[in-house]
Formats: sequence, C-alpha cells, structure tokens
Amino acid sequence: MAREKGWKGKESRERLLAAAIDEFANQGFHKTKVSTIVTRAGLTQPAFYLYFSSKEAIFDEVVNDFHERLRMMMKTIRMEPGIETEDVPKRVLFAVETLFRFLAENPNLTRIGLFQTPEAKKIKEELAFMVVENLRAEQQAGYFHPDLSMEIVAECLVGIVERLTVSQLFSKKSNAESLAAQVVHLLMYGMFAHGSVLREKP
Amino acid sequence: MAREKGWKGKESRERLLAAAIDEFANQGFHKTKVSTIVTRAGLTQPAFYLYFSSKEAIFDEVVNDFHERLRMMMKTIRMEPGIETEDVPKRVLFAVETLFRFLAENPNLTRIGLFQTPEAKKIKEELAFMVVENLRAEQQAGYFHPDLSMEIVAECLVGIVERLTVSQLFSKKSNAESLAAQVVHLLMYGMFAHGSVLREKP
Amino acid sequence: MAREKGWKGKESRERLLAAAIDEFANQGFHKTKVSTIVTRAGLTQPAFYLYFSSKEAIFDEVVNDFHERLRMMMKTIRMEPGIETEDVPKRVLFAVETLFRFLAENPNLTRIGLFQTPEAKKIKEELAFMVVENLRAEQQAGYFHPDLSMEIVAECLVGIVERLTVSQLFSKKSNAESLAAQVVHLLMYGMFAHGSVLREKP
Amino acid sequence: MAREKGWKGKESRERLLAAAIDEFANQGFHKTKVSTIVTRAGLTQPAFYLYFSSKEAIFDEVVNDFHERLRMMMKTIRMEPGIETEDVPKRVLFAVETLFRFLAENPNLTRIGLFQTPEAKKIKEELAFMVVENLRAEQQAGYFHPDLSMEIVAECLVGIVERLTVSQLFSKKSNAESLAAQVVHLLMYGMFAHGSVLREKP
DNA sequence: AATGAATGAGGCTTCATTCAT
DNA sequence: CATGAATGAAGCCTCATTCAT
Repeated sequence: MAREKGWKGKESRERLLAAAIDEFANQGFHKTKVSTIVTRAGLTQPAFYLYFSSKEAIFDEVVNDFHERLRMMMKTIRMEPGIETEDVPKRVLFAVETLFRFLAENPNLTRIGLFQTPEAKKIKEELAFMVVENLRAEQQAGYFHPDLSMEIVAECLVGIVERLTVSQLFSKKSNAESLAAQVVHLLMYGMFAHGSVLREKP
Repeated sequence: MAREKGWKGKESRERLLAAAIDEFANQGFHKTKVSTIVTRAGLTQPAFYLYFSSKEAIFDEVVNDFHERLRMMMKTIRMEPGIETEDVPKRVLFAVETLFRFLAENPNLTRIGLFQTPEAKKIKEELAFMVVENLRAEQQAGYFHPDLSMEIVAECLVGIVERLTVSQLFSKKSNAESLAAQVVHLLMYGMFAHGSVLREKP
Repeated sequence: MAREKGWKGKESRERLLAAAIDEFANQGFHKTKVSTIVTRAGLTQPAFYLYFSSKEAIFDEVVNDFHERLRMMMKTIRMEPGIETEDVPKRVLFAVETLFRFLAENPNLTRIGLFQTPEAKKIKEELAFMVVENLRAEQQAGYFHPDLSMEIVAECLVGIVERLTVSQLFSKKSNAESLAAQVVHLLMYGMFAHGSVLREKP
Repeated sequence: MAREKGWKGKESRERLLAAAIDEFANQGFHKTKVSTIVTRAGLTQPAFYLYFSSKEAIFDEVVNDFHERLRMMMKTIRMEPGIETEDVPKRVLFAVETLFRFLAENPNLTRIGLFQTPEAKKIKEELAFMVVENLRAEQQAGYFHPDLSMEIVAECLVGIVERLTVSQLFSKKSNAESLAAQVVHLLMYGMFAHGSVLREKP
C-alpha cells in the first residue's frame, strides 16, 4: 500500500487547514464560515468536527503553529553576545532580511497571526524584546547612541517590518533583501546625507 | 424652554455614537451588538434605527468622521515647499508630534479607524503619500541621502507611528512629545553614535 | 374668516385619506406604511392617530365609504319590476354602462374595495344578487332562455365586469360605453353570427 | 435501507411546501409566518432555510410551479387550426371544462397563483391571448359575429372563469362540467330564448 | 392641531454545532 | 471516515402605536 492507514484522514485535515487559512486570511475570522471551509475542502460540516473541536480551535491552531515557527526563526536570528562590533550591521541585516523573507513566504499566515489575532500582541512583544536584547549590548559598547531608547528603537523596527510587509512584500512592490537593506541603513545612519555607506553597497 | 428643540434627539444620537465607538473599539465590529449599544445609551433597539440606518452605517459614520478629522489634521502638518533647510527637522518634529497627539487623544477612534476597518488601508496610503511629498523636496535639495527611497522611508514612518501608538501611547508608557523626538532623531541621524545632535536637544 | 374652525383638521384628514387610498391601491394593505401615508400628507405619525384609530381603521373607512357609494349606485340601476320587455336590453345596457363608469371613475377605490379587501366578497354577492333579481322576472316572462341559471349568469356578469375593469378600463384600452355595449350584446345574443342586432347599433 | 438516500430531505421539503401553500392560500403572503410553516411541517426555523432561501423564494416557487402546470394544461386545450366548424363548440366546451377542472382540483394553488401574486396578471394575459388565438380563426371563417372583438370576448371568458371558480367551484356550489356547459352556451347563444341548442344537451 | 422622541412586539435569517446513520 | 438532516441560540431590523409636550 502506497498510503498507510490514516492517510485519508490526514489529507482531509490538511485540506481543511488550507481552506481555513485562506479564508481566515482574506475574510477574517468572523466572515469565515465553517460551511465555506468544508465546501472548499470537499467535505461536509460534521467532518469538520472530526478534526477540530470548533471554529475557534482551528483558528487557534493556525495561529499557534505560525507563532511557533516564527519563534523558531527568531532563535536563528538572535545574535550571540560577544559578536565583533564591525559585524553588527551585517548581522542585523541578516536578521531583518530573514524575518522579511519568512513573512513574505507566508503571507496568509502572517495576515492571520500578525494582524488578526489578539495573540499578535504577545508575539510582537517577544519580537521587540529579542531586538532589544540584541541591541542593548552594542549600545553599552558605545556602538549605538547612548541616549536612544533601545525599547523604542525595537518597537520602531517592529512597526517598520509590519508596515513594509503589508505595503511592499504582499503587494510584491519590493523584496525581502532590498527592504532589509534599506531599513537597516535607515536605522543605522539615518536620512541625512553625510557619512553614508549606502553608496558603497552593491 | 431650557433646551432648544431637537436637543434631546441629538443627545440620544450622541450617546449612541459614544457607546458604539467604545464597543467597536474594544470588541470589534462583529462582537459589538446593537442591543448592547442601545442599552448603554439608555434606549431600546428601535431607537437606534431612528438615528442610524444599520449597524454598518454607524460604523461607517464613525470611521468616516475620524478619517475626515485625520485628513484635516494632515493638512495642517503638511510642509509648504520652499521651507528653510535648517527648519526641516523642526517641522518634521512638529508634524510627527501633532500626529501622535491626535492619535493619543482619540485612542478608540484610532483603534477603529486605523486598525479595524478595511478603509484604514486607504488613509494610511494617503498618510504615506503626504509624507513622501514632504520629504521629496528636501531630498532633491540634497538634504537627504539620495539613494534612499522616500516611499520606503514614508512607509517606515507610518509603520513606526502605528506601532508606537499602540505600544507606547495607548498604554501610556510614553507621550507624543517624547516619542516624536526619538522617532525623528532616529530617522534623521540613525542609531550610530557619531555626529548626533540629540544631545543638544532639551 | 374664509375658513371656519375645524377646517384645518378636516383638511388634514382628507389629505391622509387621499394618501392612504393611493398607497393602499398601489401597494396593498401590508406594504402600505403609516409612515408613508403621513409623510405624503405632510404630517407626522401621531397626527395620524388624531383622525384614525389604526391603520386598519382607515382602510376599513375607505372600503366602507366605497361600498356605500357602490350600493347607492346599485340602487339607481335596479330595474323596477313590470318594465316593458322591449326596454330590457336598453335598461341592462344602462345598468352595465353606469357600473363601468362608476368603477372607471374610481380606479383606486375599486382596486381597494373590489380586489383587495376580503369585504369584496360580500359586495360582489350583493351585486350578483341584484343582477339575479333584475333578470329573473324577465326569464319568467319567457324573455330569457328558461334553462339558464340566472345565478350563474349573474356571476358571469360580475366576473366580466371585474376583468374588463382591470384589463380595459384601468389601462384605458376601452371605455365604459363601448365595453357595456359589447358585454350586453355578447350576453344577450351570444357569439354566433345569426340573428344579431349588433350591426344595427350606431 | 427501506428508503433511498435523500428521501427524508425531500419529505421535509414537501411538508414545508404543503404547509406553505395552505398558509399562503388562506392567510396571504404577509400574514403567513415562516414560524407557522415550519411548525406545521414539524421542523424548526433553520430547517426552512435548508430548502428555501427565503419566504419570498418559497412563494415564488409555488407560484411558478403552478403557472408552469397551468401553461402545460393550456397547451393541451389549444385548438389546432383547421378544425371542423361543427366541432368548435365541442372543443370550446372541452377547453373550458378542462380549465375549470384544473382550477377546481387546485384550489389553494389557484388562490395563490391567480388571485394573490402580481404575477397573476401575466398568466391571465397569456390565457386571454390563447383564447383570442383560438377564436379568431372561427371568426374569420364567419362562424362568429364579425363585429365582436375577440379580445373583449376572451377577457370576458377569463373573468367568467375567475369569478365562477371562486364563487361556484371553491364553494362546491357547482362543478366543472356543469359550469363549463352553461358558460359555453351563454357565450355561444346568449341569453335570449330563440334558437337555443341547450335543451338538446344531456 | 400637531410634533419630537421613543417603544413593544414580533418577524426573518444566520451560523456553529450535533444527531443518527 | 463521512454524510444527510436538523437544531439552539441569537442577532438585525421593521412597524404600528404611544408618551409627553
């Protein structure tokens, strides 16, 4: 047998999830009807409750899965303490780019997990907190301006990422690399014309 | 007559609006029930329909009023072309501060008009567009780094404002003035420690 | 004073009635709203209840007034017994024509009083009964075919009048005189071509 | 399985239709409540919307089905051109009788489809039109009086049928056969006593 | 003679969820 | 593993009618 036992059930579950993600992302939780999800999955309503205990349950599962994956990704971009000072911009750039890429690759999940669920609040705080941690060491090393509140900077970065994800990434006006470069440069050097290194970039 | 004719009706309408704004802001459109709104306004359900044609209608009115006021405020912070170069940071600071203050003073309306309604998309685009217009002249005057995309910078500013409004303003962790100063400094000079003017600020 | 006391009230009452008749006739009882009636009469809802105790009351008044007038008219077209045999067709023609004219002149009232209200049943029975009375004597005098049921004939006439009123009179495709002539001829002589007198008519 | 799949649903749908027809016919559209229909069908309100999209939808379905059947019946009573002249009365009699029988057998549907819905206008026009077509050939063959307007005659017949259906058929005062015979005789030969053939009928 | 403001009552419809098979 | 059929709960909205002035 090419397909083991339980395969069909898993298939159905996946189809339900896929349909639900699409609906939630584009219609929001309330406008999404269980009846639509099951129809799109080629099933009937009772079948839905074979796999999920409620409409809220499937929404939560989608959100939690996404947040889990996001947290994992966040671990990979956390800078170890003791990093070489001159490597900081590079590391920051890598982190931002990776984050952008992750969100761009999961637009529907991002819409749900970052813009619809109240849980988004928490994950954004975590994200901001990680950024703060990453930045604080450099600031204490005199690398960053001492009067800047790293908390505020971190929130700014989160806001920038949120906004650009929607306005540039989802609309494909720009890509993760380009965006990350510009954002990092902006945050590092500011808008003023003097002393920039942007010109030296490829 | 202590109060003119039509006063009572306007009062009721206002109470309905106030209740609706509070409910919409804190429960969202779908969880907000007309029955709750009218109860909070000390009325019965049919009275609601004396003043608004539907639940959607009152939501739209709230949103449109807010957007209208936001647009008016945006006009007042638009920089006239031909501004003195050395005044730019001051003007930008004023603009950002005014914007923050406006949002901080209308938290519920902001929640509705900036984070709940799909119409928010449009007004944010308008906001970003206004910022772009404001910045472009300075960039062409060599004031801002030529390789920076003002569109992206504008979107960043919008994202920053969105995020800080929620995380700092609504939670009263910070106020409009302080936030505006930090944001403008960050965007103007970046995070790096060299050549800052922040220290000279009051 | 050109207008005596109470004039204004009567005026309002008339306007309400006029509006109600038009609405009832064209929308039916249920689709007609008190709010529409008063608006068309240039009044407010409570004013309505100054003159009529309910929506049903005004409807009934309209119906009863019309039926009263219809009954009066029916009296005028009732044939006295002992009429000369050769005058019968003339008298029948007169009766039918008068009836058509009455209905044509009151299209809205007819729509209400003959086609909408359940009371129509009664008045139509009365109408049919009058016709029966009118015809029976002639039948007993051998004037009409003895095997024909005058009850049925009377009902036929009522049905014809109903239908032609709607299809010809209201649409102005034909007028009372022409219709009456054709109907009476048809009923008197039938459709067959032999022995008609229609040709001799003007 | 004693009954095939889908049987129960169809049963419920039929019960809903039956209840609806009865309510509509006797209470009219507006006084008929969905809640009554479902109660009579032994179901709850949401079940109604499993089978019909709205109260209006079920009404329309009832009307359309009836009109469809009526149209089919009308086809069967349409006289082919080239019919033998002496057969005309027989054919007309058959047609009228068939029509009466159809209406008598469907009193509730007739009440709805012929007296309640605005759509009745159309079907009556179609009926009149068919009658006109049937009569015109005979008139041109000299069979019917040349000065009679077949349009008017047709409308008369429609009116007669309408009226007798209500006053005789529904009340069971008379039956289709008897009514048809009298109506046809009346229209063919008129009320006058001379030259009738009614006496020769069984 | 009339109005601004409000309400009681009730109907239609939707949706997540479950029962029985 | 899945379905046909059904329901509980609840929300939106309408309309005739009335209160207080």
